Amino acid sequence: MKAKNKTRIVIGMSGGVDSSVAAFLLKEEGYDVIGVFMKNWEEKDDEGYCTALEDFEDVVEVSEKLELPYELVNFEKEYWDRVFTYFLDEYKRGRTPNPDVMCNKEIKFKAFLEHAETMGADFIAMGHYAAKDIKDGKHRLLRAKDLNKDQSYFLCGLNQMQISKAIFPLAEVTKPEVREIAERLDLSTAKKKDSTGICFIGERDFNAFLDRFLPAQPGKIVTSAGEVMGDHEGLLYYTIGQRKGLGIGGKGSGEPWFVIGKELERNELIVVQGKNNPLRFKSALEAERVTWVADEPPAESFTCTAKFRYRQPDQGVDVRRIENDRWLVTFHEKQAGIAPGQVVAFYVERVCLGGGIIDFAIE
RNA sequence: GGCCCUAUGGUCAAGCGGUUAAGACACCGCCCUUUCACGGCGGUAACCCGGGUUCGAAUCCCGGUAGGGUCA
Repeated sequence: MKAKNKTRIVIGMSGGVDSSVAAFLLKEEGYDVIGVFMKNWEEKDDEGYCTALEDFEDVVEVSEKLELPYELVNFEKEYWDRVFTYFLDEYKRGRTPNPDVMCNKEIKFKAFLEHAETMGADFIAMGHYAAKDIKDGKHRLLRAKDLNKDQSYFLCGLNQMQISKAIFPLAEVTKPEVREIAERLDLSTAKKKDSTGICFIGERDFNAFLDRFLPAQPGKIVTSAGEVMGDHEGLLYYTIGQRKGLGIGGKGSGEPWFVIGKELERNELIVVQGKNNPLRFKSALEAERVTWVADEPPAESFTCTAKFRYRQPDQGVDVRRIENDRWLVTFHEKQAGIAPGQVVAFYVERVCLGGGIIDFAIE
């Protein structure tokens, strides 16, 4: 039963500290809170444990301690159809997708949101480190106060409707504070290690994981000058900017080697030597499927900052629309490691404006 | 075939009678991290073989083996 005058918030609980504490904070504020655990991936991890079940057990424990009703929903099909299929398709094209950005867009803030609404939710919440506010009638996505943990990058694909339905309980709380609160409450998740790896899938031997879904085509590793340096196991196992795993050592100047490109037709991995090798650095990129949190761009052309990967410092850029949702992003300083398929997120100070998918880098 | 070089960890490469036998790259581990990466820290790992010389040899000498160069 929903109390008439109480705002109902359905919170996605992963079984980690962050969402545990987020749920607590909402409860403290007097909301009508319901915890929902999403099971979106049916599989055991590399060691053979079904981590999803273990996580759910933590959700049960925490929910009971906080006296919250809880339930489990299953979006395996939605996850597979809307996230994992995209993920595999991108890899097939030789690109490096970011499944978690898609997951937020399609699962957490769509399938889950819709489900929550059938439960009578006024808002949904999650343990994301992000924030929001409303300015001039528009909902804005902001970086979390804890800039070290800020996850707004992963949310840059959300729109007005989605943000308007979201609440970020950890907006002004730092990670150390979250740990403290969890310990004070003696939550079972208090000392649980932060989860990494693809959301809902977890940490894996990534190449072995991909190998289960996509065929690998071994080929040559070649320098930008065409010199054969070695063999690769399959282009999809590598990403632009990568250094480790090439197995090339001791050659040339003795400096490390980096991936700067893929020659799909010839199945060649292009590498270059030296951290400061000019061939690593690009001056612009073209992004596709760009969306704006405000549902519309700030202008047809403007200056802001951007990130090309999670946790990389903001870079000054000039952004200009090419057509529809395709934008040209010109870097104030040349950038290395621009990988097609990865997400570019735009910011103005604390505000995350939106983002898109890197289609290609420009010399 | 003659002559001349070279021979150290996975690779490149210091060393030039007494060293815990550098370093780099690779590899492995840890940290970082809701993507893939980058990055930080640490670790494993070597004197081609056989004789000498010497108190003592990766270092000097001889032979062998292997690779490279060169000469009719």
